[in-house]
Amino acid sequence: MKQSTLCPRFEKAVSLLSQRWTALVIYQMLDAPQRFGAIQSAIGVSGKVLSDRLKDMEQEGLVKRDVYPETPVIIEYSLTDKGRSLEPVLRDIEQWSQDWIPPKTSDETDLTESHQ
Amino acid sequence: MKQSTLCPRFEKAVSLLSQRWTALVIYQMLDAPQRFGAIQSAIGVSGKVLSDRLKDMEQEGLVKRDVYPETPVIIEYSLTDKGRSLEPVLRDIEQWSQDWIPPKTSDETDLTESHQ
DNA sequence: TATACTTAGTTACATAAAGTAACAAATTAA
DNA sequence: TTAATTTGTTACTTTATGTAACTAAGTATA
Repeated sequence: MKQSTLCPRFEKAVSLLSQRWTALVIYQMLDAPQRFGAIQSAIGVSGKVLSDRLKDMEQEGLVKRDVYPETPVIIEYSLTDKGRSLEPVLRDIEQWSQDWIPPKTSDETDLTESHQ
Repeated sequence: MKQSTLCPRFEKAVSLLSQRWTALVIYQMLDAPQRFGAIQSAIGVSGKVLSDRLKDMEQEGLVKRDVYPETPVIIEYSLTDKGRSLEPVLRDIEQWSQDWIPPKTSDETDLTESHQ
């Protein structure tokens, strides 16, 4: 069990986007370049995994890492053109979530909110 | 480390799509309803994980499971409206992969193909 | 000078998810 | 009776992710 008949480029794209946190990191950087700590607290990812993910994404050419030797040093992550070109995908997902995901998931039993 | 400032509906959508195999299973069913074995061999997923995924996706209302008591029995999986509504997302990813993923990944050194 | 604080991570360890291979139940075919 | 097919399941291994403590470099504070 290892063959597929799918287009390898499509498979690759899907595997990038289905890495946990990758989509959220890109989404976060759509607004502006971000520092490590900002990304971490915005999306709630651990330092270890964020560190791994940023390295992967740099490797894949989605993200650029800039060092500003201010004092203290500032390290800023931003999207490359390739990374930014995923914006439509993220916006589609955002729109879909508004259209199809109910405001509260059914296992949160907060009766002060109406359910779909 | 567990808070995020993101919209929970968007987070939910991203978590669905970043489950490994989910996007490929949906993509596969865009063409037509499919049987278990067909999905398995089309995308190269193990029986165990496909079984888990289809249950998850049924639970999430993305996929419908129909039993046709022919002999032998036929079990067919198809997309619900909610599942099908992800088509634009998948098509965007497909398009993006054609625009931005090179034909061969750089670690496959097949020199009979030209590289980007 | 010693202590504490901040940023950008890393390390060691624990838990969860995914992969592999063998197996099972139901039915049909040889 | 034996084998084959379909739709899974079970037991076990490997990989990915999460948690918490720690580090290094620089700055500020007492």
